[in-house]
Amino acid sequence: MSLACATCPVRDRAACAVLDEAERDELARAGRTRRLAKGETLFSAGLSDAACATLVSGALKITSTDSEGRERILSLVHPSGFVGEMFGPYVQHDVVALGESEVCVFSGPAFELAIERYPRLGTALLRRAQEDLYASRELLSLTGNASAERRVAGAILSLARSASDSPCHPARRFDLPLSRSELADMLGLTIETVSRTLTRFERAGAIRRDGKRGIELLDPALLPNT
Amino acid sequence: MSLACATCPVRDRAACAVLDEAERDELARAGRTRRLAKGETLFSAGLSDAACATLVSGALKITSTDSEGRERILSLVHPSGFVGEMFGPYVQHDVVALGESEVCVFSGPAFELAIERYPRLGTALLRRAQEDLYASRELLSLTGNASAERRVAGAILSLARSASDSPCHPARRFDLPLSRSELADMLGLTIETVSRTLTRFERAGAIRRDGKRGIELLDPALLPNT
DNA sequence: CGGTAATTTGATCGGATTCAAGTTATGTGG
DNA sequence: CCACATAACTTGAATCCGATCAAATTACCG
Repeated sequence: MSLACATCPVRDRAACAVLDEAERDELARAGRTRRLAKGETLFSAGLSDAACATLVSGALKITSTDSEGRERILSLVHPSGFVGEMFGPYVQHDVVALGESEVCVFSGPAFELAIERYPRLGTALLRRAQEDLYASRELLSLTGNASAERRVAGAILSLARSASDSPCHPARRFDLPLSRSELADMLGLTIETVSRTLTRFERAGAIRRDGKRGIELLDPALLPNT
Repeated sequence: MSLACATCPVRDRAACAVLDEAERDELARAGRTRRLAKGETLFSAGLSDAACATLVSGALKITSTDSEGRERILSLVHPSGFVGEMFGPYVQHDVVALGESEVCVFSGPAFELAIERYPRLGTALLRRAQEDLYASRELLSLTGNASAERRVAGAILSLARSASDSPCHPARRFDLPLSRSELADMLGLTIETVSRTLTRFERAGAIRRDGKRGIELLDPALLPNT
């Protein structure tokens, strides 16, 4: 199936936005769209055929599994985000859909070729890689030595920002893309601690829970500052 | 001072290794070497003039400071490593020398120009950025939910690998580039816990401490597996 | 050789985990 | 559409690991 770039909702935010129309169409011929169900795996650690993808809609998690089988969430991917370990012999991390998602997939070699042909694309990817690095480091400082309350508060605010259309202001009401278990895996906590912390935030009047996934930010100032 | 690439010890491992001699000399004219004393700052968070550098010798740490003034080490940089936040309005993290170090510094705009002129350089940097991302995520999984013993063991093994000439096998005897306090800041632990953990490893016969910084790996198998 | 900073060691405390029920969603087949 | 089954989440009590507070010891530098 060829890509429908013309109607792509992330057309002017994704990496391919740096290309002009002709270049983009050329690249589009090398890619294909794929729809992922909740929990479906896009890339598996250990595979040797490199591939990469742009997230069109939905959300992804990048995870690793430690020796005891505990999953660790290393990063979340939001629409227009790019995933793919193009260099290196094999894939190191799993990439899994958090909810129903749509991605635009390319084979590693095909994309490398595109980078060679369109250096701007390489630069855009470099910029993105640096941003991913900052995000990873932000999560690192969040989970490093902060209390459970700070970690959960940080995650809520970060997710509220991602859920918002405007990049700066957090959404007042949004749905967590993650289950409690996934939140815990991301923050280095247990399910129970996450749950108790949310309860405390709600009792303090900082948030209101709405069903399992819904969060309303009543008074973000009551959350412990990151 | 112009660069002495001809005698540079990381000449064929650093990012500039992808350039041919003429290109490298051209790039060299835009850079300058700088010697850093232990504890000296290369880049400060908050500055708005982007710059970047290749580490020639010594070691650097990339740190952030949280609201309470606690320092968090986000990454270590070893010789041939590249540091620099070229995109984005200002620098987000501090870069500080762990010991006496030598770097090869470029202004942000000058290096961006070089990337434009030599696309291979951009690709090399992209590859490096991805590796940095993996390193950051590795630290993330190490500090996420692992016990103090696993964290310290992981750090020792990682540092032993960095200290070794051969990339795969760890050095049997090496000096920690970090103080106890810095180790603690990197692992999300306290000085006391790091110290106690090292004592336990030594009593178990896994390592031998030699002075403040020296570590000899007697039996790595006795260390908890990452 | 003394002085200072870094590290180690000890005792106590607290927050997060663990184990164990309970409760609320979610979805399925009757 | 409802009853039921199952999974997800919440709540409670006990435990434990690492933090904190405090002091002793060691390494290092002039």
